[in-house]
Amino acid sequence: MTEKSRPKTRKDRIMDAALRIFAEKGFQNATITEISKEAGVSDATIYEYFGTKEDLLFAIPEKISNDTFEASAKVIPYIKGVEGKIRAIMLFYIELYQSNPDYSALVLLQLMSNKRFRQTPAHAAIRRSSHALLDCIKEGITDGTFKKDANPYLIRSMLMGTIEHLFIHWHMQGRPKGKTSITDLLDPFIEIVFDGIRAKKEFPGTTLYLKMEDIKALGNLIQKKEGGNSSKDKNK
Amino acid sequence: MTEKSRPKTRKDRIMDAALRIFAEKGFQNATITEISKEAGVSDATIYEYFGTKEDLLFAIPEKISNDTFEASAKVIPYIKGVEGKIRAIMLFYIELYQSNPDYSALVLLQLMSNKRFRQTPAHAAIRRSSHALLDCIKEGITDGTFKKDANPYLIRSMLMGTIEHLFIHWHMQGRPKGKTSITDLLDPFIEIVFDGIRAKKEFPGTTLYLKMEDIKALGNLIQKKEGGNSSKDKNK
DNA sequence: TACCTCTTCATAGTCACACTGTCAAGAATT
DNA sequence: AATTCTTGACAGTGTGACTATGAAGAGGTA
Repeated sequence: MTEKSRPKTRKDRIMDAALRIFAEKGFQNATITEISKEAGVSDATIYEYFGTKEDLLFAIPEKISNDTFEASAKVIPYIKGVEGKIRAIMLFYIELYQSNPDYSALVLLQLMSNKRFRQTPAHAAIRRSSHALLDCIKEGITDGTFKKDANPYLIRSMLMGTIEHLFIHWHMQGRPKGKTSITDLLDPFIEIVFDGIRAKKEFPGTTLYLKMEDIKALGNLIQKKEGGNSSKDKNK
Repeated sequence: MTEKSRPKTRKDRIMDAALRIFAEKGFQNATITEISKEAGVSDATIYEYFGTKEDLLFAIPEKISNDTFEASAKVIPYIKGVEGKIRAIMLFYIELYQSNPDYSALVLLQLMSNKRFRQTPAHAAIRRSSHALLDCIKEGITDGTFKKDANPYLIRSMLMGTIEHLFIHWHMQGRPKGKTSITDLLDPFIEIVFDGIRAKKEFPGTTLYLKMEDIKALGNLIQKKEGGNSSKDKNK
């Protein structure tokens, strides 16, 4: 994050080419020769950077997963109220999926079901995000925002499963009719979930309508504040 | 369905073996030789029944998908009220996933993301089920059970996405703690969704607590009634 | 310029596995 | 006994992941 837009190394070019080709044709139907041609290097060069074709596949989502997790981990503690936090995490997810459709298709369709992928650093980042969401939900149950008997695992699956299902379907068979983006559905979606699990029905949720722009602005603010300080303490 | 438990043909044995091995090692890591050994036939015999290794993979879910769709299509029209219908469809899904974990893992993790699979009869059956659910939701919006401004695609993704997410997670990393089955989560889950989209809040849903046993009993009842009649007219 | 060393890449392989062709052995039919 | 039909063993072929080798270029020392 410190060095912005450094020149693309050969390694970067290979990963960019691989992402494009894997997303288009699927891992199995893509050949190394194809990728090496697209990247402008030879087959053997790829094997200097990546041990196997699968290692190349696994390397692709690592940076973007880590960056997203770090960005969200930096901002979330500054948001008050679990509803706001949960909403912010969902916004990060959606933003990630919408602005990197190739990455998302790769991760959701080809990597999540791969046993070996589950032992890579990229998957660890994804797990941390998922765990952060679960923690927020549990916090909401503890602090009385949500019903005492709500099942946090179920809630998490509702939140993530729905978004993933929407994304996968839209990715594979086009979005239905007049809809423009998943973001448009977020408000009614979250409202249904929160309505169903809120302890006090009349409570509207103070930060419910936080938008991605707000979160980005918050991120910049935090960045600046830390730039002035010694860069290590940011615990709440 | 007429001939019950006919002796296993070689073709059946090959598909059984393939299901086991594909589910265990994944499509790519399974070899034809392995499957032929498990099925007690030679490699070439497999190619007498299936054009390619992928054709074999696609053939596996066909029967079970069709059977499930037909069973649900037969029962649903007899259930009054969209909430009961939707609940029944969800019960069929869950029943399908829980009693055929190998099939489900194969379909959810390896087939749904395959472009060519989307042109097979098995996928057509899956699409019909999904469409039937969507129709129920739309009916609920039209007849005033659900809010006028509810988005039927969102609701469908909530219903199916959540269940699939739960199943995939439990399949891959074990179910959390004291939970026994997805069925246990169905009541609170459906309650949250319906609570969030019902037009009249006090309306409890007459058939809300229908169980899988009830549906099976209903199926048998219909079976018998039809057995007495000419077997071709059952339009509502 | 001549000589050495080190990095980077292209060529020409090897190997595993999906898939095919051939033919013999057995079962069923006549 | 003669004939088709079905099945499987075996020996291929072709593709594509992966590797071993050596050439081309960059940098250093006389």
